[in-house]
Amino acid sequence: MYSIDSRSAIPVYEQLKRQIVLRIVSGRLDDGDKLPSIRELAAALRINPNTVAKTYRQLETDGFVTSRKGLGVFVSAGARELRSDRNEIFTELTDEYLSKAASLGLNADEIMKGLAGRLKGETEHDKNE
Amino acid sequence: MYSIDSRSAIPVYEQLKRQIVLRIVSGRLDDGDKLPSIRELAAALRINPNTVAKTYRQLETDGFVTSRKGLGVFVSAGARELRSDRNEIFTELTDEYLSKAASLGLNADEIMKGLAGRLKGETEHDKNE
DNA sequence: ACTACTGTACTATGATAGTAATACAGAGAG
DNA sequence: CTCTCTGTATTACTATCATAGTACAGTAGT
Repeated sequence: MYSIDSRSAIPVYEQLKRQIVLRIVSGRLDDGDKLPSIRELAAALRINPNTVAKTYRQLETDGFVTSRKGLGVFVSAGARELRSDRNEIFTELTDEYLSKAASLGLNADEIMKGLAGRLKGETEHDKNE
Repeated sequence: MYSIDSRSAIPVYEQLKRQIVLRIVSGRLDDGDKLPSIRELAAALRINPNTVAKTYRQLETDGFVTSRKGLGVFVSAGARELRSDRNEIFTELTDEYLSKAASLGLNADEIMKGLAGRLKGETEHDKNE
C-alpha cells in the first residue's frame, strides 16, 4: 500500500504525505474516498499513530483532505483542483534545475537522458554528515 | 558572491556547499584558487563561522578543496577532474528536482513532458484538463 | 446505554541536525 | 616575540523528528 524507508533522510511523515498527494492528484484516490484510519495505517506501516496524524493534519492544511471526528479522513472535494498553481511553481523549479544542470556543462539531451534514467531508477541516496 | 536563503529547508551549510561545488566544476573556480576565509565569508553572508567551517570541511572530505592552517582553503589540484563527479552532482540535482516535483504531485510522465517542453523553449503551460 | 470504532490534544522522552559561542593552534609580517 | 590573520576543536543551545502514553470527543451499530 504505502512504503516507508526509515533510513531515509526524508522524515517519515513527509514520505507518507508525498505518496498520498501523489495518489490524489493522479486520481488513484478520488474525491470523497476514505483514507485508512490513523491507527490502522500506523499499524500497517509500523510507525507511530502520531506520525500518521501529523501527515493527515498537514494534508488537511494543504486542502487535500478533510477529516471528520468519528468518521475518518476523506479526500477533499476540490483536491484535484489544487493543481491550479502547480504549473507556475513547477516551471520555476524546472528552470532552476535546468540552469544548474547547464552550468555543469550538460546539454539538453544529456539532461533528458539523465532525468529519464533517474525516474526509472530505484531508490534514494543518503546524505552523510 | 554567494547567496543564502535562511528560510529554506535546505541547511545553510548545504546551500553554500552546492554553490561552491558548482563554481569549481564549472571552472569559475580554478585549481589553487583561494576561497574566502571562514570568518570573512561568514561575515559577508551573515552566518556563523562554524557553518562555513562545516561547509569547507565537507568540501575537503569530498576532495574539492585543501585547507591549510593559518593560510586558508584552496581549490584542490584535482578538483576539476572530479568533474567525473559531475554525474554524481547531476544526480543529486536531479533527485532534488524530482523530489520537489513529486511533492507538487506530479507523476513521472508529467515531469518528463514539462521538462521537455521547457527545453524546447515553450513558454506556455496550462495544458491541464 | 454500551461498545467500538473514528480523529484530536497534550505531555514527555530520546535522538539527531543545525547553528552558535568560545577557546585552541599554525602561518607569516613586523 | 607580538600581532593578526588563518583553520580546528569542543561544548552547548535550539528545533525537529519520531516515539510513547494517556486522555478526550464525535459517530455509529447493537
